[in-house]
Amino acid sequence: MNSFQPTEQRLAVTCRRYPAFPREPAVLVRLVKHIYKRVHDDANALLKPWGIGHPEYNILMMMYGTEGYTLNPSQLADAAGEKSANITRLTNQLCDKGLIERTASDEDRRKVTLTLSKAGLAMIEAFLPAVCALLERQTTGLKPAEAAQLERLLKKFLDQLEQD
Amino acid sequence: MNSFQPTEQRLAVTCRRYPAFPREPAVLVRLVKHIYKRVHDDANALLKPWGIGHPEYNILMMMYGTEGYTLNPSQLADAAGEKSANITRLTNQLCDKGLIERTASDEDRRKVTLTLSKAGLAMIEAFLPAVCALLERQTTGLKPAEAAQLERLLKKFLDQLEQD
DNA sequence: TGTAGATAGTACATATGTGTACTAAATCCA
DNA sequence: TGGATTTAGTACACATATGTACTATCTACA
Repeated sequence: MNSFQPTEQRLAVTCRRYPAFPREPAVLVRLVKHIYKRVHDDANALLKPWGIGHPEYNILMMMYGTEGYTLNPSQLADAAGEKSANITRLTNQLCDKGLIERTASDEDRRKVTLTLSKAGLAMIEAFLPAVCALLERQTTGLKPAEAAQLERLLKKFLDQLEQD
Repeated sequence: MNSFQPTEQRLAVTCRRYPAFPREPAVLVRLVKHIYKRVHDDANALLKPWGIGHPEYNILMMMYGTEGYTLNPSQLADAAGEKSANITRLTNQLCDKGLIERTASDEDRRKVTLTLSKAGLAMIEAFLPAVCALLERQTTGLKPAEAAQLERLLKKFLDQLEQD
């Protein structure tokens, strides 16, 4: 018995009341929402001791995963899946905390360059062990083949969502 | 080429820099986030003409999927996957719009009873055709067997997240 | 050149989400 | 009984997310 039961139960009733209602897509969408919230909460709890939240973590990790630890706000928005208005605020916070640095670009003066600072890198390396442990733990229920299959299906799902 | 590329690319670099970083769980978590955001945005856009947002829609649909169109705030929090503090605000909005009604419960006077109003039911039946069309469209990329498999794997994933 | 349009980033208002602390009522049990 | 504990709901402060409008700069091309 899991937390999805009450939701699934109500989708079933909805289908009875409104037969054209497509159960499968609705279930998938709801499951994704439940999983996302749970993952988000877990990450927030784990990161609390470092004084950052999940969105800030995402930004830091996208910079860590970039050659030269440097990218600009719009690339960051794409990579982290945040809207650009959001990036301004989040990167401001990270600047205030001294974890990244913001400089104006020379070649194109509209652009801004964001770079992971020494302190940012140090923090990442400090929390990564705990993050890795959490990620492992979250997927121990899935066999490797299942995880790969899930990845494949989620990508297919996302591709479809991005048609048109 | 899809919107996930920039993210996946950076996870690959992360694995190179920090070999203990578990790629598969990280990819799954990020995919879920991307999909959730996209679904959320689509729903908001579709619902705009009715003057409600995705979270309000979720609440209305959970009530629609309940026998008697009635439940109380904590059941609603479970079903809709919102924290209870949130339910208060959302149901207030829906009350203000006349879509649901709030009454005190008799048997247990701590409880509150929320019921879908006639206007709420009418609105649901007005937007359901468009919602069904959207849901169908979002999953046309998946064959029925794939969708079922995806459902199964997502449930397994969620179950694991809820261990401990 | 120089002017129209596109692009990068941000500021600000507003919407949405969450933690904490509180009130009132029910339940437990000595 | 009656006091301690639990539960339901909410209020409020704060955190996070987004739409819109704006500035500055770059690009295209007449």
